[in-house]
Amino acid sequence: MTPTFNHSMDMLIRKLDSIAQLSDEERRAIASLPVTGRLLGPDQDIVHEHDHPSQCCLLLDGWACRYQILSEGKRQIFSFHIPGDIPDLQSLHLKVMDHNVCTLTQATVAFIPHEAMLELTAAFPAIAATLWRDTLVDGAIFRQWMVGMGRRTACQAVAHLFCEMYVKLEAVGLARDHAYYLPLTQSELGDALGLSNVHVNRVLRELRTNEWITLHGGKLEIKKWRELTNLCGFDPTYLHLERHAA
Amino acid sequence: MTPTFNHSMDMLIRKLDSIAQLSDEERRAIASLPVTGRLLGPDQDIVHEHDHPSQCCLLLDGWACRYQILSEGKRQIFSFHIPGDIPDLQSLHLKVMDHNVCTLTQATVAFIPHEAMLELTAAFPAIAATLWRDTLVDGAIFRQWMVGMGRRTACQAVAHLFCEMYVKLEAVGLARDHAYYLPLTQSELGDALGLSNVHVNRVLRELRTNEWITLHGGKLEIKKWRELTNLCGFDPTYLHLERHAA
DNA sequence: CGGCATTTTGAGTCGTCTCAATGATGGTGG
DNA sequence: CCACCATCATTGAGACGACTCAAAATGCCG
Repeated sequence: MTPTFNHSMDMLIRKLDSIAQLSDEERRAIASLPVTGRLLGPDQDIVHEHDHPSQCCLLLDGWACRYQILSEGKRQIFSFHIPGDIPDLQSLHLKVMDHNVCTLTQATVAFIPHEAMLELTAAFPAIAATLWRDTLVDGAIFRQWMVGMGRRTACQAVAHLFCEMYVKLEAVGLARDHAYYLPLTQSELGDALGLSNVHVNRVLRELRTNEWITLHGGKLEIKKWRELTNLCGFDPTYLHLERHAA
Repeated sequence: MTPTFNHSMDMLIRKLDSIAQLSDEERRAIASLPVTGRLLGPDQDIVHEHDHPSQCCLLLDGWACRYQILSEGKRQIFSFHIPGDIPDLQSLHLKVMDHNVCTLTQATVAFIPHEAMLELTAAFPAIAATLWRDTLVDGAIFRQWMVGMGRRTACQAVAHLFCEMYVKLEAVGLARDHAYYLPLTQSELGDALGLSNVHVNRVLRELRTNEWITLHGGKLEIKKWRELTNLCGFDPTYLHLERHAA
């Protein structure tokens, strides 16, 4: 509720702007949502499987992910989230969590009561449609990850993920010049792509020796965007971005 | 618009009933949607990638799937659909198709104009929420398929799919006693699970020799439900079904 | 009955995995 | 300030799961 956090709803507005058109009135309504902010350390669970959340969490700063642990102890990561995302928006209409949400880095999150979200969507059908749309894009991204795990080589899958994250970050103004900070360990990449950490390491070496990318100290640079997108068949249509003048 | 097709909106109502509670008024509103029915042969595309659809397609009879073809000619199937499903419901809010929808068997589909759907959702927020919810369950299923491809053995992945389809069919009254008609070729199963048709064949043999299942002439019987769900870690929570008395 | 799609089997290969050890890196406390 | 520890990245070796290619068997529909 502090000015800091209300100001930070800008991040959400910027995100929604990237996938749909908002009116000034709608922006104001979003900006005045009651939020509770919190600073979290890395690797902290925000929502657990089997929970019945009564609020959504808006990521303001840092990275988060959704995941599930299998009985054999294996982990599958379903998605990576960046500022502006609401990783558990689905909990607005699905009562039980079927997976976990956790931070990957230190992160600032704003919690928004479901009640407030429901009032907002009832009062502004266009916002409801935009949020619905956001969950649909979410699904589209899942489908592309399925392609990666099912039908792409390990190298293509990694490359595709790197392209996807760049486009997502660039859309909310958090990356440019085909470079960004990628705060993921090789194990996390592996758990997202269905690979072992060892194999991710070898794939990264390949991407580096071919000089498609550089990656050190968490900073990823895509040196040959066109070649890389070509290699992995990256087509950003599925992200359904709509460019609006900022 | 024929009585036949309006009567067939029962299928949609039954489906929505399986994931949420509807009032009588809402049921009537759904039943009076203007629809155009069509009988299609097997393996016919209903919607194409890059299309800008102006209607949704409700599956009344038969099976359908969503898929994408990669540049190298490989195919990834994203989902299987059964009567009551609206495979391209997302086109209501995402203008461009990022994948294809096609029939797997002979099928009856009803086309509903987006305009009518949007009027319905505007007039009945509860229906809007239910449809939104349906697309969220869709996403939850994608996530489980990701687990299958990323972190389950081939055998577990096949078993998990068989359990999932049983629960979905059972929920709309199209299967019982752990048996159903599965109109899929081994190649189609493979393209859905990220496996080769040859390997699917070997996995099926394993499932058969262990007497978990029988499968001949398209009829699948799960002989040991408990053992099979145990083998693949099947937990139907992610389908978010709500049992309502029929 | 023929013809075509599908299933089944075999054999050999390749991608990715696991286990294990070694190098870097970064943060912490004495 | 540095030694220490934990985490992460990197490399090697061997094993295994799944793939490809190819051929034979089966089933199905007209």
